Amino acid sequence: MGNVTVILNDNTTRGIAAGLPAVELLKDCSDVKNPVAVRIDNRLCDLHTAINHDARVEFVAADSADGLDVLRHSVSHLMAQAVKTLFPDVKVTIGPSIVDGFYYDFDAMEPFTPADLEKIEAKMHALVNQNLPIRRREMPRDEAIELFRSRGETYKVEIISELPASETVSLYEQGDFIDLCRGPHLPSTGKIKAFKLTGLAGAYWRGSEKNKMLQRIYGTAFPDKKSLQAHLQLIEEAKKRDHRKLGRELNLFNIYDEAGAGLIVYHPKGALLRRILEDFEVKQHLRRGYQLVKGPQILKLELWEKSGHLDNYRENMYFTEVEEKQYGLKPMNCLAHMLIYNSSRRSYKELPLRFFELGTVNRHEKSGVLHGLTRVREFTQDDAHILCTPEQLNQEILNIIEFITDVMGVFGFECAVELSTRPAKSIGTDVDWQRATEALESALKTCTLPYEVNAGDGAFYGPKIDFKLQDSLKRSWQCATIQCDFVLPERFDLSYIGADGEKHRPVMLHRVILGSIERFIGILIEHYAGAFPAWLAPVQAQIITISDEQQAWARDVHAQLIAQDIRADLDLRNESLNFKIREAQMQKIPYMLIIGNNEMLARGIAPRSRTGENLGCMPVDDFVGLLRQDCRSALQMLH
RNA sequence: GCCGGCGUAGCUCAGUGGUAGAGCAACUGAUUCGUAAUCAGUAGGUCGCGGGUUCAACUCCCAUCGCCGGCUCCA
Repeated sequence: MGNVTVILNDNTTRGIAAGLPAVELLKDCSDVKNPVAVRIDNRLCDLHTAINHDARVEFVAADSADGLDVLRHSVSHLMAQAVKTLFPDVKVTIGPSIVDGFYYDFDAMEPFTPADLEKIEAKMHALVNQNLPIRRREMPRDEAIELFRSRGETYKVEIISELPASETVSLYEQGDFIDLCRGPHLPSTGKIKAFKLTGLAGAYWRGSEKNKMLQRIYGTAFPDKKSLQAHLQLIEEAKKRDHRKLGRELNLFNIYDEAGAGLIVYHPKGALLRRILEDFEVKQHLRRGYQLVKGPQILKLELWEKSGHLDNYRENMYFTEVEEKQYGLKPMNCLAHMLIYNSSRRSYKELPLRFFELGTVNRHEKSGVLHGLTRVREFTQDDAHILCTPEQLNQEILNIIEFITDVMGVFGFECAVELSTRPAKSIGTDVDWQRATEALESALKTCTLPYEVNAGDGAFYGPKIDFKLQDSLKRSWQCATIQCDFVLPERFDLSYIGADGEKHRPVMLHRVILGSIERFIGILIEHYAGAFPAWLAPVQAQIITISDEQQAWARDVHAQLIAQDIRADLDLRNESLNFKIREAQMQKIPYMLIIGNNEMLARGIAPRSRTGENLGCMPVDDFVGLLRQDCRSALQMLH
């Protein structure tokens, strides 16, 4: 064999003998720490891959995105090996790396228990200590099928059988464990330094509820113990921000067994927070040319039939009967808006019409999906339907996108954008779907927002642009959405008279900004860890007296603040100053207004900010100015 | 809906078949305090609900409701 030339990470060039394993080049790449794989001409490969031709050879560090992927994938194999050793009858299926970790799905006669998890983890450590080499093998498809059939691994057989007959597949072998896998993997189990099994769950084979439920084990792995520890720490922090926990602690809301699952009961502070958010929304909508409307909670069945909900959304709806007439409890707000549009003859001069409703909807959600405020059976949408001419469509979509990014900016959220196309269960013609999808896509291109296409994920009546916001813990939530609809205007025979004196069909946009007020509040609680900015906080200032002497002045201050629309609470209890401060602090109230004899005599207050800063004695009006400025600055980008 | 786990005082949690416990909160009293918990006392539970096994069930079994972690679905 001759020589070949390679270019390494640092862009230097080497001449090597062809067939040399990449790992041999490592000594020339001291700048790469802890390599787990190698990229040969952009193909991710095992470290031992032989280099047979001129190539760019880059070593992949364990802490890079690709490196973590390889590492975690190898740990998922390690786990599968441990499981097969402990439970030989278990069948393996698939075990990929995922964001923050990995999982492996098993078909087990007996479900795993938390105690099994400890045993598996211990076995994994033992296998790491054995430092088993991980070897790649390739074989023809049919041979691989035979191999896995002989080992009783029917799921692997199923996967390979779907490949073309001519295909060669790769296997990875460590000790007596063999798995079908594309790779790459670490060179040996001893390279695994830090991992933890984190959870146990059921998961359907191939993600379909028609298939058998498998046992999934979740875990995570990192290049070293320190970063694993840091990650576990982060998860602990996230738990402290859990909106269900904070919701109770801050006395915002509760969910009562007696009332029903997935139904939110707002306590006074939660109801106030919600109203602040809703007032903000109404104001923003009125500024942007929307009109406030309101539809009923129940509408006759025939109307839901006409809209297509009965055929396409029935399993999510509740029904009731009144004087022998059937009614459907609304799961969406569009129907009443259709009626409002049709309430008079419309001229092109009126368009676009933008109907906005804080509409409370009820949807039957399967019991297993309910989750705090983020997945409920009754929620309120900041919903609007825009009816416009086809010519206005593009501009209207652009306006909405701007509206959404403005509002998200107020809360400090970044958004990722997805375009969702026609789903299997849907109504309308191909032409309409194409027009609608193109309208959304062209608007996205105009405003140069980066987006991904999510095929088949649209609403049953039209395609949509989804905005997934990212909270302070980098978790992604679906909130805002824009849906383009040619179908409902058709079904409800909406029309307007154009400049030509002829009847035309308007186009409709469905859209929400916050999405569900409930979900959005849940996200806000976690995003701010319960410490709401002053403009949102249900209690903006807690007045705290030091002793009984100052009660009269404290009441006076309270009255002054309330009169100026400041949300102030009064704490006159006979408790120590420290005690009262601690309590206000734990309630995460933005300002505490301390009143002792000094303040009383000076006819002032001494604000203490939530950050612990003592702002000193000042007149009440100075504080009002300071608080107003605080609120204004949070919202200034909208003015 | 499916898989697994869990339901004990308002909250956080002890309690492995033999008389239901702690801390915080609540209530009462004392204390009147200068920037993150003053002290003492009192009261509070048909152990989620319904069946069953047992001389005896918070504890074991079945069913049901709810919650938690996932899966499927989704604002």
